[in-house]
Parts: sequence; C-alpha cells; structure tokens
Amino acid sequence: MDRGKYYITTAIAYTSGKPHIGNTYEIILSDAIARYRRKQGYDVFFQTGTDEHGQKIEEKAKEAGVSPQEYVDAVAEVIKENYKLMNIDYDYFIRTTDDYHVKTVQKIFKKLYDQGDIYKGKYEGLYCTPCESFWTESQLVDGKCPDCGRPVKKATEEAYFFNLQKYAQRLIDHIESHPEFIQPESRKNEMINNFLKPGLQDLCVSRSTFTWGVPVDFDKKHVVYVWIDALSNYITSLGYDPDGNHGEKYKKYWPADVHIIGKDILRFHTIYWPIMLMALGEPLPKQVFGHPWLLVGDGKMSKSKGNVIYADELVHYFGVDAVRYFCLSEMPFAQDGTITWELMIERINSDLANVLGNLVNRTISMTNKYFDGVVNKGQSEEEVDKELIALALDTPKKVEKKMDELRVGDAISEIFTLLKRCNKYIDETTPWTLAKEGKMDRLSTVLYNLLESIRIAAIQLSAFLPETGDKILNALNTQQRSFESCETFGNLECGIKVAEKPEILFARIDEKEMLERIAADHAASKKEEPVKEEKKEEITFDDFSKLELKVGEVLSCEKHPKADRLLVSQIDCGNGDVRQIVSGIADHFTPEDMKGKKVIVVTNLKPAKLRGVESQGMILVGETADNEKLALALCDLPKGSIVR
RNA sequence: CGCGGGAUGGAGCAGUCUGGUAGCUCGUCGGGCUCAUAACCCGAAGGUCGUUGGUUCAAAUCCUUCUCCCGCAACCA
Repeated sequence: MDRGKYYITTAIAYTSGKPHIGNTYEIILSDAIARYRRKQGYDVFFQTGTDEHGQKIEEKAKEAGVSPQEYVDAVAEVIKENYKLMNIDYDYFIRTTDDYHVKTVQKIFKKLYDQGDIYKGKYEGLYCTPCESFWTESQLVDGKCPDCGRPVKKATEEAYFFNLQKYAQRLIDHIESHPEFIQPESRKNEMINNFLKPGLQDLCVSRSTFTWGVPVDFDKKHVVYVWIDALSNYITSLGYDPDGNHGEKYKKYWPADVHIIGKDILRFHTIYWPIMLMALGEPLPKQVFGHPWLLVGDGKMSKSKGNVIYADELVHYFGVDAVRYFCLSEMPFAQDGTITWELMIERINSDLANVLGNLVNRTISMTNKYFDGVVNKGQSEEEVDKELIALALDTPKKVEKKMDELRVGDAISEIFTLLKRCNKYIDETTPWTLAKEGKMDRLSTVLYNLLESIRIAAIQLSAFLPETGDKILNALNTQQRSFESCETFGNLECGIKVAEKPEILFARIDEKEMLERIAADHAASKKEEPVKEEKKEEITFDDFSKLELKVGEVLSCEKHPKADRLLVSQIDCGNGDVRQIVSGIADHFTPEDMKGKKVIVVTNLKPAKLRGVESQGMILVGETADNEKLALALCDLPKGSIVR
C-alpha cells in the first residue's frame, strides 16, 4: 500500500566524544518510528548524521594532537558503529564536513546575504584582549573581564547578523495556527513566552575567532555559525539548491514530516530553523518533537562515579532488543525517564521474559506436543475466543493511533496488553485439559487463536524490536508478515509446521548475580583506565613564590544574598588581618560547616566583586574531576601561619 | 519575586486541557493451574491525589497561599 512519503530526521550528533545511552536513545526512538512508517507503506527517508564543526572540536582536536578532520573522522566512525550495534536502519548519514553540504551552506549564506536578511554589522562589545573574548555589559564582574578580572575595552569586530525579528510575527502565527508543530505541546508556550514574545535579537551568524567551520566564501575571515551550518543538513542532503535547481530527493521529501530532537535544542529548531526556511522561501517542517532525556537513576552520569552507561555496554549484558525495549517503553512522552541496572533487569524479566518470551515458548511447545507442530484450525468457536480475536484485531489500530501521536511507549504497551490477554486465554481454555479429554478439534482452535494472535503481536512489535519480531515469525514459520495481514484474523497458514524447539527469546536474569557481575567488570576496567588529567604548563619556583598563602580562621559565614552557589566568609588571617572572601562552595558546605574552620587562603589575590560582594582572596579546596566532591584545604596551625 | 517542569498507595508512572465512583506496571500477601523461562491466571491489602483557602450539587482536575524537588539561566577569586 502506498501512503506517500515520510521524511524523518534525528538531530545530527555533535562529534565531541562517544555518545552514552542518553544520546543513543534519540536514534532508537527515531528508528522505531521510521520502521513503523515503512511497514505502514510509507516511502520513508530516515536521516541522521554528525555535526562536525565548531570551536569545541577545534580545541578537542588540538588536545588530542590531531587535525580537526582526523578527529571528527574518528568520532563519526564511533557513532556509526554505535548505530549499527543498535540495529538502526537509517537511509542516509550526513556529515557536515561533506563537500556538497559545505558548498550548499555557503550558497545559503550568500543568498540570505544578497537578499538582505543577513547583513554585515559590527559586533560592539567589551573585549578582553588576553582572553580573546567579547563580553556583554551584564556579564562583566565589577566592570572587568569575568574570566581574568582584567579591564576590558570597547571594541568592535566585523560580523554577520541575521535579522530574525523580520519573521517573528509570521513564526508566531504559524505556531499558533499549527498546534501540532511543536511537540509536546507544553513546550510551545515556553518558546513563545520566553523567546518570541519578548522580541528576537538579531542573531550573530558568523565567527572569526576560530577557523574550523564552513568559510563564508565571499569573506574568508569568517566562518558560518555552527547552528546555521548544522540546521541546513536537513535540506542539503536532499539536494536543496538555493538557486532553485533542487535535486529529486528534495522535491520528493521536503518538507520533513518530523524532526526528532532533544528538548534542549528545541529553540534552534522551532525558532531559528523555521525563520531560515522562511527567508529561503521554503516550506517549514510539519513537526518538531523535543523528546525528554534518559537519565541515570542516582543523578547525573559522571566518570568518577562510574555510573556512565553506554549503549554498547548494555547490549553486551542484555542484547540489542532488550535495550531498545527499555528505551522505548520506559520513556514517558514528555517527562525525563530513568535508567538503572535494576530497572533494566526488572523490565526484561517481567515483560520480555515472563510475558512475551514465555507466552511464545509455551504456545509453540503445546503445538508440538499435541499436534506435532502442525498448525490447524478446528471448527469449534466459543464465547472466550471472541474477546481475544477482537483485541487482536483492535491492537494494530490502537498502536497506529499512539504512533500518530508519537507516543511510542504507549504503542508498545498496547502490544503487551494483547500478549497478556493471550496468557489469560490459555488459563481460560486450559489446553492441557482439552488434550486429556481428547477434544482435539477444540484444542486446535485454541492453539490457532493463540498462534495467530502472537503472529499479529510479533508483526506489530517488529518495528520496535526487529530481531525479536523476526525470531517469533520464523518460529511460527509463517510468510504472513505484513501490516495488511493483521487486518483480518485467520491469515496464519494452516498446515505449516512451527519450530520444534522454540528458541528462548529472553532468558530470565538473576538480578543479584548480574549486578555483581557488572560491579566486578567495572572494578576491573577502572584499574585499566586511569582518569585522564589535564596538565597545566610548568611554572618556575619564582612563579610559585608569587603566591601568598596563609592559614585563616573562619570567624563567620553566610550565604551570598544574590547567588545560590556562593558563600561569603569573614576570615581572620592573623595580625588583625580580617578579610571577606566569597567562594563558590555553597553546593557542598553550609555556613555552619564553615564556621571555626582553619583553612588555607590565598591572601595576595587581587580583590574582585562577585555579584556585588567584594572578595579579598581565595579559600583553597580540593575537588574531584567531576566537581562532585569538594574538601577544604584545612591546616591545623595558628592563624596567620605561612603556607608554602 | 529570572524562566520552566514536577509532587498521585512501598517503587515507577497515567489521569489534570474537556470537574462526576482514583487507574496501570513492579513489589507484598493469599489462592488457582501445571502447557511454559520458579513462569502463567485470579483475588486481597495499601492512597484524605504535597500544603492553605476558595469556586461548585460535585475538585487529583478550575482559582489562590505556602513548602519541597528537578532542569535552564546566573554564579563558582
């Protein structure tokens, strides 16, 4: 059945490092939607890729001692491997360093410039020469550079700007008249109230402080702002041409049916991107879905905590489909989801092993036991059958409805409702009793109804768990695998023989054993991979002796009135030298903790104001690499003692 | 008062827009069954839906007060 085209994209992944399971979630979600649409008969184009430009990457490459291109080549490979591992069936993988992309972005930029939407202006700002950074008035601390505390001077720099405000009202109208445009809808108000209503500032769309980007071809000092570069990927890959000589794919697939992105970059996709398209005179994507995040249970992922979870590691322990299942079913539609090893194991056991795997196993076993594995349909028909059949026929419709709303988790749970109903049906019909009583005609009907329901469930499931869906259909040995074949009940072929020994689809996992195994593996790998340390450049003794360090006693301490993370301490550094010091340690210490402590203080640091409060020095603290743990540098010597 | 999200039986969530007997999954307890991966099926216990006040015949749902949590922003000398 031909249902037209369907163009779906993920955000392109930033090539700064290996993606963790939270990043991988997006591609799994998109893949499930793409596969589902294909099965429905849509001509799907599913695109993903990598975002490879920008200052961060330039810096990372420098750190690693390779060229930016070499660096992104390596990371792009890692990402592709990751997708392959997760059984992602994308149609096209774009890289923003691809030749055609770079050229088209340059043409887009030129076009917008020629028609006056982008103009050359001056970036007027306060410039700190040593830091090579521009600051706005509000960013300054005490009128000085917030990074180094040195004075800034007014400076102007050439830059290109995009006049966004020109299109703002049109965009607001579009969003208001297309309630489905931004999903979930709650995010719509956030965009309008926070960004559109207050008025859009002209966006600075070029950079001249680094070179790793798409060069502005008519002004080589500048590179195109990464977001202009990155967002364009959705059309450059299709052969979009600013001059109008579009490629076939562009004519066919644009506008996109849905952009699947993280909720954090919704602003770029629902404001900048539509305005770019308006300026180019192209239609807007039909929908942008800002999905929630997959978080690790006990807080943020961090390396030193050892709780970073990568997709490949999960697959190693549980298999691809179990990981896909968890990500797709456990994620709420609009709220962040949680992943922990325990939750993962629990879901596998109760849903995949107990409900699904066991159902398939017991049904196939009975077919073998009672009918030598041959599928047969008896004549009898009873009231209990009707309910099962009705649900089996209704489930694909329910799944479709949920998928239309992008509620993938709910769609899957509809399938599991059917599977559970099958388990109940077995109890209602007690096939083993029918066998004992020799009611073979009735028995064959019961088993047929079960096998047929399982067939329908497996077909529906195969968009989400492709391997498992195939395994089940192979075990049934059926050729009937299309969505159309789910529209009527009874398409499972009579006379075919099911698998003799059904494969265990998902083995039950002993939670305790598995957790111990994981912990042991982690302990082992931790030893092998010491955490990388960033080393600072060597200094001379003279440099060191410039520091004046003393022991100071905290006389009193209170919270900074205008900043959450700051504490303001009064510290006695001996000889009547009582000074006020502001420290960013409020996350770790209360004012009560601080009082009476003897700490090491840098006393010859130039004073500065922090959010309006003067700080005359610095309290030394030790800190773990991930900022999770902090300890004061205490010293049990009389106040005023010199530290060196 | 910077912006936003959240608070529902032991755990995780739905229900809130469009008021009308509080629902799902997991866990616990009891029972059933034996085809199956100690699985499956049935039943039970357990919630004054964060707090205050209001609107209403009726509030988890609408308005209001406050508290706590989580993002973002700010900030980390």
